[in-house]
Amino acid sequence: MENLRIAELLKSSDFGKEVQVKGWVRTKRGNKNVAFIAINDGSGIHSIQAVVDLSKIPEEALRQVTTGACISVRGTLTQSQGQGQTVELQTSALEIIGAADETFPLQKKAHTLEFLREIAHLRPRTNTFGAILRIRHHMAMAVHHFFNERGFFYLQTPVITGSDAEGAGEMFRVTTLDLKNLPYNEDRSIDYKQDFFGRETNLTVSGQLEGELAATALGQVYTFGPTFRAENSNTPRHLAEFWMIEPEMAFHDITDNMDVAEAFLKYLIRYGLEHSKDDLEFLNTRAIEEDKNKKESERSKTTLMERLNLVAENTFKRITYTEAIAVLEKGKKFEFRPEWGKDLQKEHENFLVDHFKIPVIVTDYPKGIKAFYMKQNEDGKTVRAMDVLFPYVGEIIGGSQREENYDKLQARMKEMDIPEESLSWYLDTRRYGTCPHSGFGLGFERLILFITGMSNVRDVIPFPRTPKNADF
RNA sequence: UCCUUGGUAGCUCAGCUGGUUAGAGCACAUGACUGUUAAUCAUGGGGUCACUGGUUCGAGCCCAGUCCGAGGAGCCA
Repeated sequence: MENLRIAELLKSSDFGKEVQVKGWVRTKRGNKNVAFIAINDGSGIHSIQAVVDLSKIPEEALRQVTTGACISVRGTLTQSQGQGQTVELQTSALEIIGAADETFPLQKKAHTLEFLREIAHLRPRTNTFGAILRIRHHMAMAVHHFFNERGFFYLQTPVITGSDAEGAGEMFRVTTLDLKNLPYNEDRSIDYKQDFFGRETNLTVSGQLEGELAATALGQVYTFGPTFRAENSNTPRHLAEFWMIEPEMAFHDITDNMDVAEAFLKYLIRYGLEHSKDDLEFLNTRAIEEDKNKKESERSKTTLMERLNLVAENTFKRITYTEAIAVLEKGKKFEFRPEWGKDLQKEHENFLVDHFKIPVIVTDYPKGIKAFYMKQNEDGKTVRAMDVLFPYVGEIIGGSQREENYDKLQARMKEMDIPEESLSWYLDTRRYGTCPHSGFGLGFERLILFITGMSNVRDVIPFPRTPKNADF
C-alpha cells in the first residue's frame, strides 16, 4: 500500500484507491454514527478528513483520537459527500501511534501568538506555524536558486571570529576559560593566551569582511548563515540570533548593487507566490480575520497578497539621502525633525515608503553615520551606502559599494579609531589586486516577516533567541 | 536600555467606589444527536487572582519592590 503524504492525496482524484496516512489529529467531531477526524502530516496547510463509520470501527477505538494525537489511518480515497473538502478517506483501519492526553496545550481554537511563543516546541503543529516554517524553507531554497542561477558561489564564513572591529554591534564572547577561576596577566587583565584559541574570540556579527576576501577571488559569492548580536534590543524586528544573507560582488558599483538587490527581492517574492500559494493564502485570510478584531485605526490598509504583488511588480524608488531629507522636510511634522547628517528615524523611513507607496532605496548617506569600509564619494561628505526600505518591516537590506582604495580606507580607519593590525588581512585585499566591489546584507527573518505578513520576527524563526529568552 | 501598558481557571477575557462563597466563553469529562466543518445542545469538575512586602476591620482591586509579556523608541538586518 502506498504511503502518501496528505498534500499529494488531496490533489489526487484516484478515487477507490486504498491508501494509508500518518499524521497528527487537528480535530475530531461527529455523532454516534459517524466521526470525522482532520489529520495533518505537515506536508501542507490542508488536513485530510478521515470518515469513520462507527458500525465498522467501535467508538472505543476512537477514544484516544484526540487533538494532538499521532495516528495512522488506512482507507479508501473517495470524493467527499460533505461541503468544505473535495477528497476524503473512508476509514477501514485506525491505529494510535502516539496518544496525546488532555494536557496537550494546543486546542482546536485560535491561540495568541504570545502564548504560542511560550510553547515553541509545539507551535509548529499549528496551521499558522506550519505555514510559516514551510514558507521559510522555500525562501531558503529560493536564495540558493537565485544566486546559483547568476553564477554566485555559496561561501561558508566562520561563526567563531577573532575579528572584533566590524563595528556591527555588541558581540557574544566565545571562551572555554573557567569563569569562576580566570587566568590573569600581571596588570589584572584576563590572559586570553590560555583560552582555547589563544586569543579573544566572539560569535560573528557579519560575514561581510570574509565575503569580500572571497569576492576578490571567486568574483561573486554569497553567505547564508546564523549571525549573532548581543544588543539589548527588545523589538519585534530584532533577534540575538538571526540568519543573514550577504552577497559580495567584484566589479559591481553601487548601481549594480541596487540592481542585484532589487532583482533578488522580487525573485524571492515571486518564488514564494509560486511555491507557497496555499500557505500564503491561508496567512492572507488569517491576517484579514485578525484585522476584524482590531480598532479601525489599527487595521492594515492593504492585504498581504496586495503587498506581495506590489513589490513583485513595481520598480523600486531610488533616492539619495540628501533628496530624502528634502522630501521629509516638505512632508509633515515629525517627532524628530529630519536633519542632514543625522540618521533617518523609523518615522522618517515609514513616511518615505508611505509617500512613494513602493519600496524605496536610499543611497549616499553622510559618512559620519555609516561604517568605515564604505566607498567615499567625491563630495567628501557622503559614502556609497544603500538601504532598502520596505513597507511593514522597514529596513530589510543594508549595503554599500566598498572602499577599494588602500590609502582612503586606511585613512578612514584611522579617523574612526579602528586598529589597523586587527584588520591587516582585510586591508591586504586592497594592497594586492584591488577592485571595485559591492555587497549587501539581507535579514532573512525580516524577509520572512514581509512575506508571511506576521508582525514579530520571534514568530518566523523556530526557536527565537532574544534578551532573557533562550528556551528550547 | 528608556517610555507606555498588561499579568485573574488549560486558553481568551470580565470583575463596579476596597465588602459575603471569584465569573463567562472556549477547552476537558459525561450524556444527547443520521455527514460534521473551530459541529451543535444539556450537565459539571476545574482558581497560590505573577511574586514579595505593606496599608486596612477587610485587598483580585490601593501603595512599594521584583519577575515576566506586549506596543513604541534607540541600536540594526
